[in-house]
Amino acid sequence: MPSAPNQHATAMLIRKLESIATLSDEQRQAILSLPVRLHTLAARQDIVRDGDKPSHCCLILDGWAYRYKLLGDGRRQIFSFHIPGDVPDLQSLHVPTMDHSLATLTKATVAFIPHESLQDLTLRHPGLGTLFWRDTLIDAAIFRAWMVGLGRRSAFEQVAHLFCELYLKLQAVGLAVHYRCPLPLTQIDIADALGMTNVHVNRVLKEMRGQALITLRSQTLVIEAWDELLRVAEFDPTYLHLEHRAA
Amino acid sequence: MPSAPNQHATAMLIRKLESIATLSDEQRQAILSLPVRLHTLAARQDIVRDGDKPSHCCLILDGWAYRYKLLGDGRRQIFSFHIPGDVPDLQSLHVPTMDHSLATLTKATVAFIPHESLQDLTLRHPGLGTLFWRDTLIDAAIFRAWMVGLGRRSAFEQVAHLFCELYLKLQAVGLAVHYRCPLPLTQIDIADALGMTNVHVNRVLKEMRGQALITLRSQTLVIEAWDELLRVAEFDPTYLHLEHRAA
DNA sequence: CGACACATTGACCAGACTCAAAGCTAGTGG
DNA sequence: CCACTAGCTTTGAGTCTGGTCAATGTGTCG
Repeated sequence: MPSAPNQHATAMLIRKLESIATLSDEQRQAILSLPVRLHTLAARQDIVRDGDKPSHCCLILDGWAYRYKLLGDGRRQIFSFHIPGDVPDLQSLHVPTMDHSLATLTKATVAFIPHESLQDLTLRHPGLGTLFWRDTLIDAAIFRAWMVGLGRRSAFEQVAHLFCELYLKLQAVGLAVHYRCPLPLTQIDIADALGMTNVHVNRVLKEMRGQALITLRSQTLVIEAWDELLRVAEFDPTYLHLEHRAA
Repeated sequence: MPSAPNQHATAMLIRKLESIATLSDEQRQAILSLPVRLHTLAARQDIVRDGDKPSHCCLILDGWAYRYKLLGDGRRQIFSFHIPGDVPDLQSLHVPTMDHSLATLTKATVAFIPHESLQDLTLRHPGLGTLFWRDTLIDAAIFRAWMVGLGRRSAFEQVAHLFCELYLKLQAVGLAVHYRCPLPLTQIDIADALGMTNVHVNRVLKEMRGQALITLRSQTLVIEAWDELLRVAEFDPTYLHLEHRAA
């Protein structure tokens, strides 16, 4: 029988899945019964590395994580930021070899779920299989949104777009309200996500503060002018495919 | 009973799936029985548009397609190029609203397969469901590879990387041999895929010819120095997750 | 044959990068 | 509890990759 920490962990997963779909009682029960192994990790620690062949997936319960790839000379590209409820390496369920790394951004609590259990779950509950698939498809949709930024947006537009996206993702799982949210990213992280240098990110942020669009202090982002931020980012939340929209 | 054109269409899908996994006879039979509707399309025609809610997926039988998104002022980001055997809008099966467009690049023959039939297929054959899921995960892996290029590679490295990728994808389904392959892209297409201008793409190509890395004439790419191209691109084919590797 | 889209080249420009030097700030250990 | 430190932020000065604008050449298709 699942223990209390198990229930806490899987309840977090349920909350996340309910941000992108509706679950039946039976499905909720099945998820609650998943076996998990809890771990507490320090900040900036690799969870899974480029080249690994993991045998379990990682559910984030507390803290942030990110996925990235390093080039030979140290250049880094960040692909995504992840918050509680996310399973950032869900793709490892069906693509055995990692082509990038997953690491914590902050101190974090994570739950490891064996591939075997997830595979079993999706076979017994095809609806959940579809839903996990859907989650990886939304992951891909976010990659495409970032590609538009990397390829075709100005630095200013791109930073604005990232802030809109992160705020909505946090809001969808109850981690943000009143245009205020945690943002435990350094300017170096933002730079490596958006294909810029930290120096340039700093200048863009200065400009955004100057235009009274945002406040960003001590790991907290406050969006001072949501509508205006949406406008300059040309932000359309469709790609997040959130069930309970809030934009 | 499926007609001959149906068999041709679904056989193309089988060849593609076998480039990323192994199929059982039963699975092959199930795919061969899929109902399809054939269409011939002119070059540069939208197949599905940003915002649509399609009720079928599109299997490419002949010709090339690409996915893209337009920004308000006409800036375009291309996300992917697709070749025969690909189902570029497979994600529409579980994410109803398109967040980008799909269009032909050349004159093309495509087969439309009802979502209903695909959903039914994946329920009856969970192994195929997993395989289609896997295909969308590889799609996402390719997005990540492009993100590294867009964010962190020089223009030269990026073009080299794209050519390596396209050659291997074509080779995997038997459409390229001897470092020679079709490449029906304009320099504008390449620019919009890699986040550059067509002028700069032209200069990069000139430089690549100068270094005797490639020849590119009349829609045909010849890679004159494969090893050297791999090296400058820092290309690692792992992310394509091909079953029968050929790098 | 003519038109139109694409490729190529040159001249000039700018957004973003590099390098460098100070300030901050949040942990750490004494 | 505070001083130290390492990493992060901020700013300035100068540079460069890649963009803009524009003209001309080339190829392909009706």
